[in-house]
Amino acid sequence: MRIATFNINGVKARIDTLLGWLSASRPDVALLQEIKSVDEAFPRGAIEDLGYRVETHGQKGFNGVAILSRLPLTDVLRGLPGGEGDEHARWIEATVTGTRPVRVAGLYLPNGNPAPGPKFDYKLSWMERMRMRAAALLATEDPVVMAGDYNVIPQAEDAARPEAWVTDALYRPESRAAFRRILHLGYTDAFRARVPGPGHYSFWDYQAGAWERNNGIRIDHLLLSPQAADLLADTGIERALRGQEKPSDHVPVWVELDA
DNA sequence: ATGGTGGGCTACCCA
Repeated sequence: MRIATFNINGVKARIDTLLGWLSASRPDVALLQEIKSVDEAFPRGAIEDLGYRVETHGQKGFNGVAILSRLPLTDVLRGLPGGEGDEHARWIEATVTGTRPVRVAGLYLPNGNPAPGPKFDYKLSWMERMRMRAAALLATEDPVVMAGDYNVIPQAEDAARPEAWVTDALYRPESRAAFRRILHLGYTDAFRARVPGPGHYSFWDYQAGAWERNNGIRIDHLLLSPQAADLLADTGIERALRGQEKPSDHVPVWVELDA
């Protein structure tokens, strides 16, 4: 079972890119972020025509997440638990069954800039809520994959120019510590577990020629529970998509599980 | 140090 995460930065603006990627790459499961669409306006028909089941958790104008799956999809949960009054559409879960069931969560973690400030406070409180949910998922002892745009640069080697990010909410010590607190529950950063060293990025800003200069950061992650990590067969970043026509500022990151 | 780009949407917000 191959599971990919892709922040598409607007499903309507990116529909040709999305359909082209799904057709060429054929992930079994695709977790999308920043669909920037309400559920009723999501272009599900064209995606279903490619053989995918579609579950969305959208809102008007920004945020929004979705799960696309060629495999049976059950027990969908929309919204990160524990957020009284939080209307942001940033979390969706479902169980995907290949040769065995895998609990999959797609997430769009708050950006948090400017920091400090209320947006940074929201990011950190959202991460604490995520930690609680991550602990509850671990307790099931099922294979769990939590994948998406984490808006966290875990280590200096995950940025081409780490010195440019020191005051940014994506790299501040509080954000990285909160990310580590989730990892330390028992999750594995799938890409980093298999590919050591610098130079591996999933996001390049549209501005200032970031792509042409390879001024990237690695902020799209797939975290695996121990039961999922035991099934990990391969991982990769589809960086070539960033150089294609009308790209998202993110590219897909994927894992192959023996499941 | 500043400004640079892009999506959603109609006055600016978000990244």
